[in-house]
Amino acid sequence: MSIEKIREKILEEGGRWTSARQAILTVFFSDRKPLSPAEVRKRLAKGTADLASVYRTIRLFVEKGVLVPMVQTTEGQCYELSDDYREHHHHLLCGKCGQIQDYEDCQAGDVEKLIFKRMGFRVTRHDFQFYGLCADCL
Amino acid sequence: MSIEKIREKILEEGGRWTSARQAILTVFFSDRKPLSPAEVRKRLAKGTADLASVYRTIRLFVEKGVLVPMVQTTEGQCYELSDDYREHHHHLLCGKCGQIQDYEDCQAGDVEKLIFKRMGFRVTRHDFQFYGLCADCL
DNA sequence: ATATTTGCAAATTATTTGCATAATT
DNA sequence: AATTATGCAAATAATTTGCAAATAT
Repeated sequence: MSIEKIREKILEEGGRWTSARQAILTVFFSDRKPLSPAEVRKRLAKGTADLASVYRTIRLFVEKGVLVPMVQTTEGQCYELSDDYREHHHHLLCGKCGQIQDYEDCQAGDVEKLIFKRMGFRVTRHDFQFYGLCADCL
Repeated sequence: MSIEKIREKILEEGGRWTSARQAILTVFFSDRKPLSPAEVRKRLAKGTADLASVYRTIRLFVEKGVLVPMVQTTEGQCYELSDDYREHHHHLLCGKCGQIQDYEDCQAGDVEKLIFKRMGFRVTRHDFQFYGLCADCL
């Protein structure tokens, strides 16, 4: 379980492992899709954490490389687990039903080599969104 | 000049071509990078358009397919011209200096075919971000 | 002349911050 | 016991809306 790894990392760096942090992280591990702070809050049992704490906790996890900001044109800034804590993947966003699926096959390696050769830009991470219509909506 | 095309489209659909719309669109055509509403406003001569009108105008252009929302983790929601009005491209975001470059070579076609074959998802548009270090910052 | 768009102010919504209290080490 | 994190309320920022006045057709 990599929640344990994250806990250790936080502790090593002088942070504390609180029930709020545990609960918020658990939301991201169970509901594996991009979530906004408000959505995270909604998924927590009432009284678990104030919205301000959700914001602070998300910021902490982003700084620690646990979460990454993600786009979702419909509802503000969302976050999800970084590649260090789940399989690398891309997003398929259906323009009709709004559903977001993950797609785990990635051929970006060659493109990244090409980018370095042509532009001198060293890619360390990428983030692909594919928009269209899902199987159900086609 | 495709500003002219856009003007005609707006007029045909019963909209009006105002100096604010012309000015805002011109900003996107001159400064070809993702811009937030506030940044667009800053680039307009004072008195050209109220910030509320910038928001309304951007929304209109997004509905008409002229602009597309773009991510930029640093400063809120940004927009730029859609592929219909400029060359298709991807973004290279330097994590050190913050600069955003365009990269115009795209091999996504094959990947999109694969996505359809495997997932039944029909991709109509994609949006790729590459994060890393630019040539100057390496 | 008519319908649409704008500015301005006010209303919402999203996000951040200060500080006393509570919880973790 | 010392330090860090939390809740709550208040501050700030971002975005939207109503409506009368202005502008485009």
